[in-house]
Amino acid sequence: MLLLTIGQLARLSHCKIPTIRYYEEIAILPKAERSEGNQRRYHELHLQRLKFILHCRALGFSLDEIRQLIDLQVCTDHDPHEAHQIAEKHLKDVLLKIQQLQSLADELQSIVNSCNSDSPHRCNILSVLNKS
Amino acid sequence: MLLLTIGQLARLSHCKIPTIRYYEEIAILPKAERSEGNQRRYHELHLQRLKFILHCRALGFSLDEIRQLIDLQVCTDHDPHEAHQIAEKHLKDVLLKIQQLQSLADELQSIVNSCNSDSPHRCNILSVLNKS
DNA sequence: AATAGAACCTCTAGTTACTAGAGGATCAAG
DNA sequence: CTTGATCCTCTAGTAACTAGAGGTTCTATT
Repeated sequence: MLLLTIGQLARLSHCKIPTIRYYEEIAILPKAERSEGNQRRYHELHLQRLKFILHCRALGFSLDEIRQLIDLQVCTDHDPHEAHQIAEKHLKDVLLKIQQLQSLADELQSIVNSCNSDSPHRCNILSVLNKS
Repeated sequence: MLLLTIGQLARLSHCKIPTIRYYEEIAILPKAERSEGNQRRYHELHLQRLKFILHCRALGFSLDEIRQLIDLQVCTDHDPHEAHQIAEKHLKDVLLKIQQLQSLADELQSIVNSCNSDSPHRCNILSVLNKS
């Protein structure tokens, strides 16, 4: 079986080296074996796990949520739909965030517009922002 | 002229007390005067500035961007449209974020659906997440 | 076998925007 | 003059990393 150095793992996963070490430190990635000279050595399973983590991160899951999802993979004595619930709650959070950002964008747009429609020499964005 | 204690300022601005002290520490809020017993005393201008900050925060501006906006208020020897540019850039950022979150929500939705359409006893969210 | 340079190690501290808590001082009212 | 609310400073913690110092190991070439 082939072993990877941390640099190779980083290249294969597109994850930075300090981040890999950080994930090991917070125990979201299993500890690596060590070479005689104390350098980390990884195998396939680490790569898989790391890709899983990065994919979840890209989906906006927190490391804590990811930890829960991993627990569900490892232990089978869970409600089979617990992962489902986590994903659904996260989806709800995301949809809510989109709504908030949208109304925020609307307000920003009108602020920006308030300047365009004005004289070219005086920008009243600051005074608009000052109105609470 | 009436002076406010930090607690009164907090109530009027709906900002927590440690946050007010924090804003003073990072010099985004001018230093308060002090009572004989070394307690902070504020006036109207502080309240206005604090409301401005909170409004900008609610719009998603970073403290650094807010600092820039404040500089623009204080010094008049700036391009009059610098504030405009900051707001426009921020609007762009927000719109981009919305797009990203939307495609993320789409993927999450299909992940969640992949379970609903399945047998009620096996949830395959984890295996879906594992496919990078 | 020696050496050079790339890659690795640990540890500390910094980032953003706060929040929490300890331990002690001050203020206003009765 | 005492009580209790409010205030003070200081340290440390949160999330998810990132950067840098100072030193070691690995690998390839001579």
